Amino acid sequence: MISIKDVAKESKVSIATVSRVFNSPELVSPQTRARVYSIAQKLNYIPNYSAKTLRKTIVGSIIVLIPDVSNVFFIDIVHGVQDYAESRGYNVLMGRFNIDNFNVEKYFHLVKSKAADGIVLATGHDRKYPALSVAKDVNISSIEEPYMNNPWVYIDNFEAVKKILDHLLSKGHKRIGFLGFKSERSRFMAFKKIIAEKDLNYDEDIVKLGEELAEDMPKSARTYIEYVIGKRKIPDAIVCASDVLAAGAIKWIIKSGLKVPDDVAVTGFDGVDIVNLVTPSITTIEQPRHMMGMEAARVLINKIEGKDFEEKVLLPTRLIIGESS
Amino acid sequence: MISIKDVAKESKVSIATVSRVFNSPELVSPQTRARVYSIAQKLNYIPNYSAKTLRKTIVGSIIVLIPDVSNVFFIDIVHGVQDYAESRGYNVLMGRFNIDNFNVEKYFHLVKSKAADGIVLATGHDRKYPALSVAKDVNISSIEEPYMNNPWVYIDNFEAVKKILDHLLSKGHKRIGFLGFKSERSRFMAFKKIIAEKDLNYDEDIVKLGEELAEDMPKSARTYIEYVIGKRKIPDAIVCASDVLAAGAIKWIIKSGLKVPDDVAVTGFDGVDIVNLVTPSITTIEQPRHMMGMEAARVLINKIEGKDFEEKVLLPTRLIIGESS
DNA sequence: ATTATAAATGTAAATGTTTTCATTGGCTTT
DNA sequence: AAAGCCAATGAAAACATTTACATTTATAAT
Repeated sequence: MISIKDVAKESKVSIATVSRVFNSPELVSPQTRARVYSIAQKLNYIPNYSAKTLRKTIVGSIIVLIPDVSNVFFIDIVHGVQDYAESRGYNVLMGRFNIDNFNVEKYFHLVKSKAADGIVLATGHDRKYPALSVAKDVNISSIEEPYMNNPWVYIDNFEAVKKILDHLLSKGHKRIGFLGFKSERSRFMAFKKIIAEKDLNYDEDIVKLGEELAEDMPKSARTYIEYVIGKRKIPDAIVCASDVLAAGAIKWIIKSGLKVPDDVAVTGFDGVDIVNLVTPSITTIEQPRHMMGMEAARVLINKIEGKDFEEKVLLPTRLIIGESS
Repeated sequence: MISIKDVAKESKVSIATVSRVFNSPELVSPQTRARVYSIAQKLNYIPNYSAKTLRKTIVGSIIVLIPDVSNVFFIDIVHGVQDYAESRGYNVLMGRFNIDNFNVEKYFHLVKSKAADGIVLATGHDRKYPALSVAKDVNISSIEEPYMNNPWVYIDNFEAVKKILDHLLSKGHKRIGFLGFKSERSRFMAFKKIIAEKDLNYDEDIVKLGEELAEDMPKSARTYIEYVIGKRKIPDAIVCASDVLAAGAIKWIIKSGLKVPDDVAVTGFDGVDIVNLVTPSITTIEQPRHMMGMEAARVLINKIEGKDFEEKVLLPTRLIIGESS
């Protein structure tokens, strides 16, 4: 391993000067700068990361934590985090946590051991995660929900659901059902509230808020569809809390001989690729996932570097009208 | 920041003893061990990662690189890498590279600067990436294709395509088309070879190997379908090189009034979630993505730790028959 | 009781940087 | 020519560990 010492010796300067050549070149004369630089090049010198971070207070890397479900939604967020972090000179470590256990202590320890400077917690669910004592003194930002007084990035679920319902109402739909998981409760609450405000009648039978199993999405959709058809309580539109759920619903509606959107309209939520791969394509709310990641990284790094603290960042959503409504 | 010194002082032992309590507890007497341990606990002592890795030769983290397309395929690989790496005590950093540029130097530098011990290159494409001089002396393992004499993990594309074709032939299909991207050339070669072996006639018009744009999948599928229908050269089965492409093909076949699988059967490749979300569900080849990640991590870590070197690891695939054939 | 052996602990070097403070030498100002 | 200043560089401390080697203490063997 070739170190700063070797470069110093070969260049006939002190190690301090070599260090300066790389970190504050303006402090060293153009001649020595050039000489040291070319010798470093020649020797293939690469500064040791550990030694560097041992000396400095900021390490230069952050962790992004995503739920352990294989969902493109979170990749785009990770990409956003990476793109922004890199622009500020940070590396990104990606970690996963079990959505039920919230087994994140390990990552908090990494920050405490100064292997990283902070954490972006990409929850993407309206869930109150337990406050952990180990999270004290750890720089954190989160997506969708706040975590322990840390800055967060979110979208306005109420407004988004309102966009969907306004769209459906404008198409003349009257009996509107809802299909979602507990983890998407805020979208459900928005749905209920708006239905009440609009004086539409709310029918328990066509509203389902399932359990927490993301794996079960297609099956949940199937259960729901079979239930409402069995009870002959078919809604004329179904608001789904995610695109995957909407895709599942569409699949089972078609299987049972009904037509989408003629018999039943269906809407999704998220705006992932799948909306254009199924037939009919899905009307959905596009979430700015990449930007969510960027912004979460931004508020986190600002916090790490002691810059202007932002409590929360609201990002816009967009209604995309597909063939399913 | 509370360091090993503080624990040593409070415990009235030397820092060496404290270090031993954590790294080789058998070397210290049970009494001191217990005392030091509880004091460390009380003081909330967490060993500094940089100092630790500065002293040791192995850092304890690896990098997994995936192409910058938002594709669940790679997430599962990353998960596999993480699961295995964690079992061996390694952290996992995730990085992305542009599939055309192959802009990975940055990550190789991270390894050279000892911020990580090695790299899993999750290419997932049959592509020869350029040999980089900076990759010398960097521990690497790759998925799908070998990279510069490093160990790699792969599936048998020929055998997989053969499974698909045998299945289609057993269903009586005769005019079989192919739809894929250049990056899936080995599947295409397998297709051609098997078609020749089986004495089926090969029709240029129903075979398309598109350009390198992953984004364009649905559009490519559309172009293909419209072309063969326009030419009245409709195949009775289409082998697609990925599930996403298959989903796109199905969508456009249905749009043009034909039925899947009655008029045209369609098969995919990969076995991602989408195969069960579209109608009809897609017949596909399941790749053991999680295991691919695990194995790639295993051969890499073995190499890092100087254990038994394996040149390559072949993993099995499985034909999953859906409704599309 | 003496010696040998093993177990437990301590001392200090080594890891590769950054950075504070000190020194040198050239240049300007009087 | 003396004094002051600034630019360029160096010496050494500091960062927090691990570990080779040395020392002390306890235990067993003679």
